[in-house]
Amino acid sequence: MAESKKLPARDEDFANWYNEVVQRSELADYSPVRGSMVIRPWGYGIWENMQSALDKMFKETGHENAYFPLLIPLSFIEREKEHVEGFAPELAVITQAGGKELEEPYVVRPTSETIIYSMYAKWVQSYRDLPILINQWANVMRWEMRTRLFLRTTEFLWQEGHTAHATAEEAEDETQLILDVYRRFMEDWIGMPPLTGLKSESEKFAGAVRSYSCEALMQDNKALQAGTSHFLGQNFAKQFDLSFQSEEGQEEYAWNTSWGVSTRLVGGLVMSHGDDNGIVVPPRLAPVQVVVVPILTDEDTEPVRAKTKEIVAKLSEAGLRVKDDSRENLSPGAKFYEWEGKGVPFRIEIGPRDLAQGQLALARRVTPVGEKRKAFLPEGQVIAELPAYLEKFQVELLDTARARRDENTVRGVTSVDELEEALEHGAGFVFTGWSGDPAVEEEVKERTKATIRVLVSEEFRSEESPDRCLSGQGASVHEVAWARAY
RNA sequence: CGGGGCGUGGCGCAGUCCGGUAGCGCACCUGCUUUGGGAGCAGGGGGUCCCCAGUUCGAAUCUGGGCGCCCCGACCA
Repeated sequence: MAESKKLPARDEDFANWYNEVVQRSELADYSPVRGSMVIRPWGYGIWENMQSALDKMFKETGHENAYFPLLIPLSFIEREKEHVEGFAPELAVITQAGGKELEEPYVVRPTSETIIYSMYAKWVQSYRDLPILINQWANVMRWEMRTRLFLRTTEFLWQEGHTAHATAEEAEDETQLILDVYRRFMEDWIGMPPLTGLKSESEKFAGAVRSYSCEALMQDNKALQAGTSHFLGQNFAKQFDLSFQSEEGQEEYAWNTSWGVSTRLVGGLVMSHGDDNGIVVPPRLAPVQVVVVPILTDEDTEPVRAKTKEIVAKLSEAGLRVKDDSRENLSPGAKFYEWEGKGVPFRIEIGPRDLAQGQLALARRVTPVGEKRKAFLPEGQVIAELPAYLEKFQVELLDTARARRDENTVRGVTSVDELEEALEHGAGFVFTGWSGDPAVEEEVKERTKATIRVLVSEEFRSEESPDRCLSGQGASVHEVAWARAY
């Protein structure tokens, strides 16, 4: 193989590998505008599959979709103090339109809390109007200093759910419900098992009372904040007069939640499963699950072509997403590399020899240890068993990622020295006790570059909970997970 | 905003030091032969050398100014 066609080594230069693989697999390309990207059909196809799975989960939990406008009056953003402080540096502001200076500037939404709760205020009078459970699929804009394809771009696509409830308990339940939806989605669809928990004060969403997060561990052992669910309390309700009359006749402010995942998940997928040959797309999200490549020799190619069509039709009927790659200007080998680079889970080859023997060559994107790259199997078996093979592939991706996460997690660390040492030795998540003192968090961050990813939720806590803060000062109040993060 | 790198056919680059009117690989087009892991041969098309100004008989190359992009750090899903 020509050296120039190889990817940068993943274990030596992960960042470079990531940039190359995203472009080569045709997920995305740089646009002429700094920091923004074009999501190409292959990348968008994955996002669409993510969307439809998530959308279904949202609907199943009682949510509806709506759409709110891109532009928000600047004054709206400015209403909630912490919110504006959090977003001010990264706002794109429109001051001119229609050839005139605007009376009031608009911001391109960095998130939609303000416009949405101002509208809810119009729609809610009584407790009977609650809860409101709305989601929107939208683009948002945050003027970031430094950008990376999918992980942080100026404009990105996401969903943002915004709910209003009569009680704090109900809003808290909603926050947890969605956190669980995200977690399940990441595991079952992306094969990316996150750690869940509460964000520290310094890391929470600007304007939230508390934020919960799904944190996934990438192959370079950096953490990726992959989805967040916020309990907003009455912060926005008070600023936008989102109030209602309770059952008892009292005027009360509603309780809000907001939650979102973005196209960043595509980046997470790449960094979870990709290898030196390209990306690996989990079957449930793959725009193409099986590619069929005919081997056309100088003999009569008609029978091979016909068989290819037949196999594609049968697999489509079985509900699989199948691609017929009968292009004539490329050799089979070139096609193999192309589809492997794009992460298609399975490839079927059909040649004259297979035809004669009633078999097909089946190649898996990721070859299990000890198995051959290709298996020659009876046609009937391939047709009948492929759905199960895909399912198995899906599960194995999750298992592998989970094992990697756990192997790279270090528990029971009791000092900053030890934390630093663990990180220097390439640890991913490092669990310690923490007193809750923000100064400790700040100092450790300064020294190690690691941040508290989450105050670990119960399920992920260590069997023996830490009793001292890693600073050496005071008792531990929370077990926390540290990591260097994207 | 600081540090580094880079702007030359679609992509990756050489040429720049030492000025003489642009070349290589891949990709693309045509034809023939091929096709079970990135095909071969032959022919062919395509470039305001990032922009502006200057020096010069002559600038991709020298001088000055500007712009853009990427990477590494400070902010963030």
